[in-house]
Formats: sequence, structure tokens, C-alpha cells
Amino acid sequence: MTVVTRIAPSPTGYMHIGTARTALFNWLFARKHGGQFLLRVEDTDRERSTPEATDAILRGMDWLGFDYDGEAVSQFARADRHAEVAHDLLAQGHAYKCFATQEEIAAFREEAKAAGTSTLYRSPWRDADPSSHPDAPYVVRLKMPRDGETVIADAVQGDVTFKNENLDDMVLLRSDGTPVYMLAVVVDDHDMGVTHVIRGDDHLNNAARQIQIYRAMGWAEPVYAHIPLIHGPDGKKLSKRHGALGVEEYRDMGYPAAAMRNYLARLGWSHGDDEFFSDAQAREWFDLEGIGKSPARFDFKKLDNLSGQHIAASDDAALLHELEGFLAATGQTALTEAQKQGMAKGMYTLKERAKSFPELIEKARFVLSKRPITPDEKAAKSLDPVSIGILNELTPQLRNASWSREDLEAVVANVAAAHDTKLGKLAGPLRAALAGRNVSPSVFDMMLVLGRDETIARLNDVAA
RNA sequence: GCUCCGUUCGUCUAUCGGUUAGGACGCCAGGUUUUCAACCUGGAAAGAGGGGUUCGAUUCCCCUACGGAGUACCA
Repeated sequence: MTVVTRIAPSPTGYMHIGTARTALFNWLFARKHGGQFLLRVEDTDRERSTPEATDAILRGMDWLGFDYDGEAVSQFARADRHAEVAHDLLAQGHAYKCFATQEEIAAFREEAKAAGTSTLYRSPWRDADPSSHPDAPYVVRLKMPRDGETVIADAVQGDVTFKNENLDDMVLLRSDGTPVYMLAVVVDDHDMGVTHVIRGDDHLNNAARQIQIYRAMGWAEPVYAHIPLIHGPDGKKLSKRHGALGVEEYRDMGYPAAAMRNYLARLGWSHGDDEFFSDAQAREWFDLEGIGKSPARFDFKKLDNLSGQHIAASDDAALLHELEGFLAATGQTALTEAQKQGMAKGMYTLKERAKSFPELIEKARFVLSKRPITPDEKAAKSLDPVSIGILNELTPQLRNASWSREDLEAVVANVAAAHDTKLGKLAGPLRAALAGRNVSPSVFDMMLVLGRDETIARLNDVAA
């Protein structure tokens, strides 16, 4: 059997970080098994669904590299098919027309609540004779089993048992004839051939109800895997107050997509003690058994760490390319050809010290800036007359250096020794001259990346 | 209220009856060092509580507490 998974987000806002993780799990699982990973946009809520939100989802999927098979399916567009199934169910006697009005039901619930009894609505129309049907609007309800129990053999949660007496005759078709989500998911999943439903555990309760549709229709049931939700840093439900809910916000903060995938995978899933891994490894290792049952909290510190590791491990050219993508996505000015060349040259050392793209840019300031470099306040202090004097001695020696790291180190060490001082004393002023600040990559790396002419020019700039 | 799920260091997690309860992030101390980062060494840090089952429970069962989800003609 070929594995088919899907991600089915509702386009009612940005793409939630939890949705991204669910997508990741589905994607990993499908790709691991050489199956298909599908995208279905659950846009049946016409009030809340927007095309902008759909675009945000598509962009999020694209940024995270979750390539889905085929076209994105619009659930709303399949409403006729959903209704068709409802009518099938009606014809087969698995569903019935319920003429109770919303007011009636609401009143019942209120009473039940007040009386402390079950609010589960039992429609009197379930077994009514069709001849007694009034000529009035009706909803179509599924006839749930009332005895026994329904067991969901969940791949993550284990066997979850529900007493059928607690299941309500859920609405399939609204009184205006439009299908309801519960019906739509099942019909779509069936029609799309979905074999594994991996989704948030907020749907676990729904599974017991949805599975009845599969049974009534005689369809093959999917394997369910309900994964725990992601919580905010305080353990509460992830909410707006924690900020950064949308995946695009993470992109805008400058985390590489690979780091995001790694972090998200590690949140709720484990493969022994492996923490830092590649997509290929994740694909090879991923399994439903490794998914934990308890909700995880989002931890930026760990994301930062992982992000730093991914940046350091990246291929220089690929990293530069992704950096450019970051600049474009966040509306920042693109790099000039010269800046790109400088970055490419210095990437080997820059990537060792950044946890995100903004940090990478900050560390790369020396190569991105043009002469003359204006030192900031702290750097300016390093450029006192004595230091400048030493720098002036260094410059001519640099002119003749072979420009290998060893040679540069030797030259600087010599000058330092001549002044009975250590390299540490010289590094400050050098840094100030070359980068305009006290924090920068290694002075030798900067000289190497800048090249002889630029280095000497910058030293001359501060000489006066 | 009812139904369902969950609960190991601060955080993410390993453990699938027998371990000095392991790793990672973060934190603390020390080292290295040319600033930052990185790196090295060491350290503090956990089985929610109570009952069982068992020769033996973090692990299996029950209760309680806490957290979460669902309970719509929303998705």
C-alpha cells in the first residue's frame, strides 16, 4: 500500500507554527515511505477564509521546503461531492433528516446545562416515519451507533475508547444544504486516498465521530496519528501573546528553513539522543513511534542553538543564496555584486559565528561596508595616537607580506614584539581600522577576506 | 458539567520492569583566546501526589491534583 498523507490547514490567518510541524511530520512520513504528501485547504468556512491566508500557507510551505504532490485542493470546491455522500448516507438509511430548529436545540442545551444533565442532543426525527416529515428546512444527521464502543487505534495515543452512547448524531448537511467540516474531511480524505491521518490531537475526539462515516460508507479506514499540540513558553496554549505564531515570522527573524525543520522535528519527536540532523537523516529516521504523547513548549534558546549549527554546517554558496532570500523576503536592500563576492569569500568564517541571518549580516559588516570606515564610539577609543603610530609601522610591512594567514600572523606578531606588547594590544586598533568596531571576526580573517589593497587602504584611512 | 488525552532536570527529550535515571539547550564554575561567537573541562538540576500489581517500578493498573482538547447547522 502506498502511503498518502496530507496537511489540511484552514486559511483563516497566518500559517500557524503548529500547522507547520504537522505538515513536517506528514511530509517526512510520506517521503520516507516513498508515498504522496498532499495539501488540502479547508476553506469551507466562508466567513473566515481568505485568499490572503491561503497565500500565506502556500508561502509557508514553500519556505519550509514542504513540496506537496499535485495541486492544492480546495475543500469548498468539493461541496457538491460532500453533499452527494450525505445523500447516499440518507438513501442507505445511515443518516436522517432532522427538522429540529436551532432554537429548539439551543433551548434544550440550556435546560440540560441548568439541570446538570447531558447536553447531548437526541433528535426525535432519528426514527420518525418519513410520512410525518413537515415541509420545512432540515439538516441531515448521521445515525451514530448507540451501543457498544468505538476504539480508535491511534498510532501515537494507543487505543482510545469511546462509549458510543456519548456520540451525538452529528450534522452532515446544514439546513441550507451545505456540508459541514466533519463530513468534508472524511469524504476528501477518502477520495484523495489518504492512508495516514497525522494531525493535532485536538481532533482526537472528532476521530471517533468521523470514523462512523467511513464505516457507514464501507470505506477503508485510515491510520490515525494524533500528535500533541505545541504550547507557549509558559506551558499555556500557544497564543498571540507569545508572539511569533506564524511561520513567516520565523523566516523574518532570520532562521534558516533547515534549522526550523530540525527544531520542529525535535519538538515532540525523537530518535534516541539525536539533536542535530539533516533532512536526509530525518527522512530516514522518522516514524510514528517516535512521536511523544505530551505537548511541548517552544524554546527559542534551543532554536537559536540549532540554527547556529545549521548555519555553520551550511555550504557557503547555498547559505549566501538563502541569505539573499531572507533579504528579499524581509524587504531589505539586495546585496551588490561586490558585497556578494565579499560575503562569498568570507563566508567560511562568518558562518561560524552567527545564529541567524541578521547576526550573519552584523558579523559581515566589515565586508559589507565601504571605505572610509567610520569607527563607532568604542572603536574610536582604540584608535589613540600611540596605537595609530604602531599601525603606521605595520602598514609598510603588510605591503610586503605574502598574505597567507601564517605570514600575516608573523608580521603582526613582530610589530607587537617590537613594541614589547602582545597581539591582544594590536588587535583592538586593527579591528577598529578594518571593521570600525570592537566586535568582529578575527583580524587575520578580515585581512584575508578584504585583501591586501583594501586592508592597507583602510589602515591608511585611520593613519591621519 | 460530561467525554477524551497528557504529566521524567527550568526547557526539549532517552528509558519500552532491574540504569549511579542518559543526552541536548539554557544556567553556574574553570580553561583556551585577538573582541564576539565557537571550543574544552567540570557542576547544579527530574520521575506531580497517593494507593496497588510485582522479588523489583519512572516503566503496568487505580484514585487525586494539575494541564490540554472536544463537547456547534466553526474548522
